[in-house]
Amino acid sequence: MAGVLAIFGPTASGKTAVAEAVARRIAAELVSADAMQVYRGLPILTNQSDHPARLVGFIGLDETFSVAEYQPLAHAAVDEVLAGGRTPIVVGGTGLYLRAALAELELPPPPAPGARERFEQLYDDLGPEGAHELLADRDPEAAVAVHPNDRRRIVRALELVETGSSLRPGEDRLWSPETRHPTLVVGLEVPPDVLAERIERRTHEMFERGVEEEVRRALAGPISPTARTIHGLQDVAELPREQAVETLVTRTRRYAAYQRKWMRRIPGIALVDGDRPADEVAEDVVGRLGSVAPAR
RNA sequence: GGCGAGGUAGCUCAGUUGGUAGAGCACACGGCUGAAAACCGUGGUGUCGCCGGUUCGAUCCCGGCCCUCGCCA
Repeated sequence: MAGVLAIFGPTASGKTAVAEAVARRIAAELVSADAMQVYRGLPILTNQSDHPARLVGFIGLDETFSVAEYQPLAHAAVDEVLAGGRTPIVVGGTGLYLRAALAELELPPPPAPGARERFEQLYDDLGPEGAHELLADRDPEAAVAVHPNDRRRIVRALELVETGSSLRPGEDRLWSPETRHPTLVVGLEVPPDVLAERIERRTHEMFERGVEEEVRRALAGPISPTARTIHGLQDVAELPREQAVETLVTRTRRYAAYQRKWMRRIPGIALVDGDRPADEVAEDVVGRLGSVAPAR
């Protein structure tokens, strides 16, 4: 079939291992859907695999990045793999990026130069309620969808009004089952306690593999606001080792819970038992691949 | 053994001049459309160390005991 395989799951659920095992069975290439693995310079901290995958480690830590930039790159990568007669395996834990890779999200335009700063200032001057009222006046639909305290989205919504767009476009493709190609989306389910144990082990391994040195080198240069949110970047640099491990484990466990939420909501996702050897899961997935109907 | 400080939510701690208690973090649930490992919303989950006394009523006051930390022996 000329389709796409997508593998989603919480961090440490074994997504990458399964994807690699599938790639050993069929002609395939991996395309990453991970907002942090796009960065070069922190392979240990961001859990990058040695296995080649597209859209991994290709931008500097000083650069900002976003879904809007990711989407066309992901589409191009998927289409290229398909054109080469192979199956693209879109694998990653960033739900928004996964949907962007598979579907045609209508991502609104960027803010006009200076607009962000201007509206952030306005938000701070008017206060949450005042800013929300202003938005309600200019774009009632958007105002209904955004809470006054959500500074980031109020500001964004006000920017969009000014460019003649809206935070609430008519079509909701994020949560629709629509995809650009016939796609099998697989979600790896792993019991929380098993996941917690793996996260703990993996975090300790990061330190054995030298994250501290990696982070030190990374922080020697400029870090963009988006790269700055990589889990553990500050912790590893500032905290004593034992405490850094502890907070990083907690953060990662929290993130896994958040991804579990996403997993339940991704349209058309087929949940499979991920608490098995990667090869076994891969067999399962390859079996399902044969019988994919165009997802529409 | 003596002196001092302390035992309140999973953790760190606040508090009640006596009317059964609340912050941060954690946790749970929900939202999200150029930042998504981000951002926002909702929820208190508790033998207030144990036993007894005083009191209409004790987590708070009194007595005893247990435990932790520090200092002195």
